[in-house]
Amino acid sequence: MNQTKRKDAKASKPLSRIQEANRKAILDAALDVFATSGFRGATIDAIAARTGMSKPNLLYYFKSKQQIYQQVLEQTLEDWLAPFEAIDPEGDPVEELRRYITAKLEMSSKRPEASKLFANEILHGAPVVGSFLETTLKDLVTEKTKVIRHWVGEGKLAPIDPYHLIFMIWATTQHYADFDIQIRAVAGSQAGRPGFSEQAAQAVLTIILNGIKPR
Amino acid sequence: MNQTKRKDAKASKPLSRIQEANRKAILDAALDVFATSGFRGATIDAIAARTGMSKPNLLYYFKSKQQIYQQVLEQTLEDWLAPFEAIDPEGDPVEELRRYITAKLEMSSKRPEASKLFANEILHGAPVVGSFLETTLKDLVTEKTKVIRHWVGEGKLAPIDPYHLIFMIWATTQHYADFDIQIRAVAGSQAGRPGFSEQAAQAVLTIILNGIKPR
DNA sequence: GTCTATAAGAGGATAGAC
DNA sequence: GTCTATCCTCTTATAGAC
Repeated sequence: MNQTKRKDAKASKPLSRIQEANRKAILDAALDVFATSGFRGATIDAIAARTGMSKPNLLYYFKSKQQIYQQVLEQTLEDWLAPFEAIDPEGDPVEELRRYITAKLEMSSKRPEASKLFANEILHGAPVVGSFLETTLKDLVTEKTKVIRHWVGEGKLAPIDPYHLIFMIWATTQHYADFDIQIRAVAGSQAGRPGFSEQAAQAVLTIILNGIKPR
Repeated sequence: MNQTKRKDAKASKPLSRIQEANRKAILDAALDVFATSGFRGATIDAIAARTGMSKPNLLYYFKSKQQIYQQVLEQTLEDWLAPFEAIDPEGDPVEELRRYITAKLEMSSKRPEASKLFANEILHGAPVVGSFLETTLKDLVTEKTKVIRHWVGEGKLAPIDPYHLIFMIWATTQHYADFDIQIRAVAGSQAGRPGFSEQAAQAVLTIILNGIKPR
């Protein structure tokens, strides 16, 4: 992840504690605003208001709206991929995938804004993360497809295409964050109940894991 | 779908053939632009340019950007739900679901803009279709959950929650349209090949249908 | 560091000629 | 019906006082 000039340049810019706190507050607020409004829909005013700062003061910390957006995205991507990277080729296939799906569902439930931010970026043509997708992510996915293919070869999984399995997991898990409005509208009372997330996890795991068990 | 004043008011506004053609051209162009740029990101200029019209001329046909957006969405929703409504309670469960999933994947492949437009609308809080989701769609989904539950009761499907099965189908099928950029970036050469859509359909059907078969 | 004021520009919408 | 010109609002970004 390209983080050319953040807190590294200690020599030229020793950021104070308040400065770091302010930057973080801005990025947190920006995540929410960008997630629900998209890049164009978001305004610096809205982000500033959410942090209690004035608009020019916010631009004292980040030189442009674009820059805030990029940094929020970068920050988010790292967390986002961690559980995917953690899939262990040596582990039990079904158990590894169960762990991965569970982790992603938990992220969708606890930080839906992160998922929405990412969805927005891709939906609009991935102007910022496009090259990241074509390099880092592509390599990572290629690696994991090999792992899955190996599992299939050993007879530990049904013969499914690794790419589509991965896409399916991404789709289902992120859907609960990205389309939460629709889910709440449609499932109504059900979606409000406390155990709903767990119920979702149960259902997704049941279907996918049953679907890929060798028979 | 609320279509209070479209081509119904024949008495006050008998639209000519060219008028209808122009309106349609505008709505087609608008679908593309709104889908890739979102409501805020889209400009009347961009839509006008795509139709070869001038901005004011476009506003002769529709009185505001908002109005164009609403009509594009309404128009899209009808097509979007047709295959869902068509799920037949009397049919064979697995066969009905196979037909539905296949139809949705085909729509994602042939008209990804429609899916993206809808995704955008939901992602941003469903400002226009919110009430539609809470009424018409909710009722429709409730009806279909009963059908699925009935199938489960008869032992024709594994005991899965109907809501989550429906969400899963929506998620996976629409993912191929909404995230096509990511899919192409990650799957690279694979995604370019002619049989890719069919391969995707095969994989999705295999996993979901295996996942819900009674055992 | 944080504010008020304002420049600069994009984009939605209208007026009015043709 | 379609165009050119224009108005006006919203938003990004900067200048400069405190």
